[in-house]
Amino acid sequence: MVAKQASSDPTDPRVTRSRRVIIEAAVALLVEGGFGAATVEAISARSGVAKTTIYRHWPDKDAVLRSAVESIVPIATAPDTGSLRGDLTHFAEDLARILTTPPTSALIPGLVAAAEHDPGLGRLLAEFTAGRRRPVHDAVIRAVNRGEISAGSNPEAAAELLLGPLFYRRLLSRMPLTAGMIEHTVEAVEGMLAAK
Amino acid sequence: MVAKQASSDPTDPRVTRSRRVIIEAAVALLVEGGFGAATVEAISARSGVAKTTIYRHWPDKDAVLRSAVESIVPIATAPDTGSLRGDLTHFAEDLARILTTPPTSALIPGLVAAAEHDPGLGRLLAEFTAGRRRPVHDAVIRAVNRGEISAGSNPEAAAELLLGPLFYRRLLSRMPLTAGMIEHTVEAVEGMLAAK
DNA sequence: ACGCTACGATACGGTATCGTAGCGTTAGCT
DNA sequence: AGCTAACGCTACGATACCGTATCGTAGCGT
Repeated sequence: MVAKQASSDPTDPRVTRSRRVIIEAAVALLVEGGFGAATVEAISARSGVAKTTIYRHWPDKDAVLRSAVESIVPIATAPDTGSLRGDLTHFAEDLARILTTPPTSALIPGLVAAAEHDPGLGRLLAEFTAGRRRPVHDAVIRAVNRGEISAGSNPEAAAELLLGPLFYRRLLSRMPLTAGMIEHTVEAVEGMLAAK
Repeated sequence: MVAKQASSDPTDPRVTRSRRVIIEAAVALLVEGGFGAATVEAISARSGVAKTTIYRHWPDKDAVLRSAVESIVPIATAPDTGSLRGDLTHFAEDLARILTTPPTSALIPGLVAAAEHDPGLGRLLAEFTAGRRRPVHDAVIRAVNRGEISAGSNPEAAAELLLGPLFYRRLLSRMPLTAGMIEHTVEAVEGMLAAK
């Protein structure tokens, strides 16, 4: 029930502009200094929008940050390359790029920690990770249907085996995500699926 | 050069007791509420030690938190079970237990995020992860020496393939670390090593 | 028993941040 | 052109911390 009112038309360009620059500033601050640096006053200073106006559009600081995080959740691309290896390599490279390119790259560690105590951010993280696993899942199903691998394959295990090491490098060991490392990981996943 | 002074004997039981209860309180707060909840005043209230005394033993808050984190870094156990599968399973189960048991379990997400902007904690995290990879590395070397797998095996890749999915479950997908999942992962690592 | 040292309690000064109020100004809409 | 809603500015009140100073007390070792 979208009640359309005569005078409060929700397309006032001032409103859309304010929201946009506020979120842009919040994302930039999150990227540069993490959740600790993204204060309302810093967002105000950076965006040029008065603090008062920020509170006119969001009830509190956390709501602003949730909007900022939502605004940059990347969508997984999922082309059917025709082969299992091609599909897996594509997803791995896609994820590697996301994990090493701002803004997502810089936001992941803070998001993982914040999700621990904030249910709203926890849901966002869950959506993000599920969205990353599904294409791998689908690629395995396609490979089964093509007869490339046996029907007993475990798509979920394949997704974990492929994505886990990539996240591990970004979050834990902090080593670079090289093309060779991606290739090795893809081969290992293929091997696991073929062994079934 | 341990200069032993006559009067300032470093074994005053009051000192050791204060340091102990302060760190215990800091760890408890970190576990329950993350880095944001571990304030000096909260540590003081929880431990019953005056804030003044905390600053008598550490120069600032971050130093206290670093000590707290250091105090609970678990040491990897590394028995030689005689077979590659046995070794890998042992490490995976060991890590799974650490990732699901406080205090380490609750601290990992915050540590990952804090390490991003704090070099000191970054070093601690690097030590922790390196300490986790090394036993896997060694197990692969032993298997090569036994002739169980070929000499061309890549120990680093094996470690990432084994540890990555476990951390992935704890930090990203938040699914339980089951025995079956561990078994699948170990088998996949074995398969990767055997394929070489 | 006595001196030294650690400790506790309290009170600060300083800073940062959140969220709100009041009021004048600007810009979109009709 | 004029009305209205959005905005900017400034100033707050309220907390929450950090880190320090002061001074009296209590426990440890000799």
